[in-house]
Amino acid sequence: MKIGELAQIAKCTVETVRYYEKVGLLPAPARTAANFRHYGPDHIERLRFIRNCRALDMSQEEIRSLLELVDRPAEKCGSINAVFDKHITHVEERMRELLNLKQQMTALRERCQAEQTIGDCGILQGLAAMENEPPHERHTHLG
Amino acid sequence: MKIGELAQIAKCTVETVRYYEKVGLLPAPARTAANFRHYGPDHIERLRFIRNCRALDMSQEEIRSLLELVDRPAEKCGSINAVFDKHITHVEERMRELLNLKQQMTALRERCQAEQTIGDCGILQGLAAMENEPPHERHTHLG
DNA sequence: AAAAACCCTGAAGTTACTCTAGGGTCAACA
DNA sequence: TGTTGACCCTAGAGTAACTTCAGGGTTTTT
Repeated sequence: MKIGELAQIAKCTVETVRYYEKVGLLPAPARTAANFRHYGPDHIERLRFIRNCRALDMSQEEIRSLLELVDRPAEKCGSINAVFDKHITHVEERMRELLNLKQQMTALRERCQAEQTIGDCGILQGLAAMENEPPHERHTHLG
Repeated sequence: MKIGELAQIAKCTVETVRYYEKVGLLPAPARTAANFRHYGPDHIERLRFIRNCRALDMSQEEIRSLLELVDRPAEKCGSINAVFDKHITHVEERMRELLNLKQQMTALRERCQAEQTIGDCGILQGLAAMENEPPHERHTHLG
């Protein structure tokens, strides 16, 4: 099959498929005489796997680790669990961060109920009064 | 004061300060004879405001909107509330997404309790079996 | 006077793609 | 047989919000 069909099956764009090839997540396929990429069932499986990992917000790094392991099916799967568990804690951490932000913002929001002038707006005053904090260094790739 | 001192007060790096100047969030300050940036109290206030907004994960776009409003203090503050409320919904949306991911991953995780071989790992089988979904188009800038 | 600590610019690197420009190929229809 | 439209190709630039680097000047400390 050609790249357009593959992309349709994996529900992504052809640009994304070519991108995965460029960064080495998807092996380069054979080419037709006209230099068109020609894919088989293995490519479908691999691309679907990648897209599913991305749907879970895994990073390229994480996916690369998993793919390396997929290619060695005889070994013990503890390392798979490790990658997976780490990613789950990434997600949990980010959820905690966002909850914290939401609480701060809700508190700020309560400082401006009435229609005041911008100079008197409780939100802006609150934003100006907050203590600066050093940027929270992220150990997760989740934004 | 020079850029290093300003950065220290706002708890960010000098590179970040220069970056904000380049993208127009922070006005360009006067220069000394030796071409060093020279900042006053207004710059401190503005930079602290920007960093506080960033600490709440606001985008440059959002901050730019707020700063424009700050510069017109006589107007009504409804537009401030609008920017703020929209950002709160961004955060709430992203929290819902992450909760959804976490549930999917927890379900997958339960499929591999024992130490099996990679070929038999329930997580990998689950990842391969998931249906591909079109990329979730994001209306939030939160990763 | 020399070394350490600070400042400057401009450009490239980061993630995971997306988009553009400027072409080549192929199937169908007139 | 010609041409239209849908598909394919590469290389390179653009996105957000910075960070890092190369290569150089200034100020402060020893």
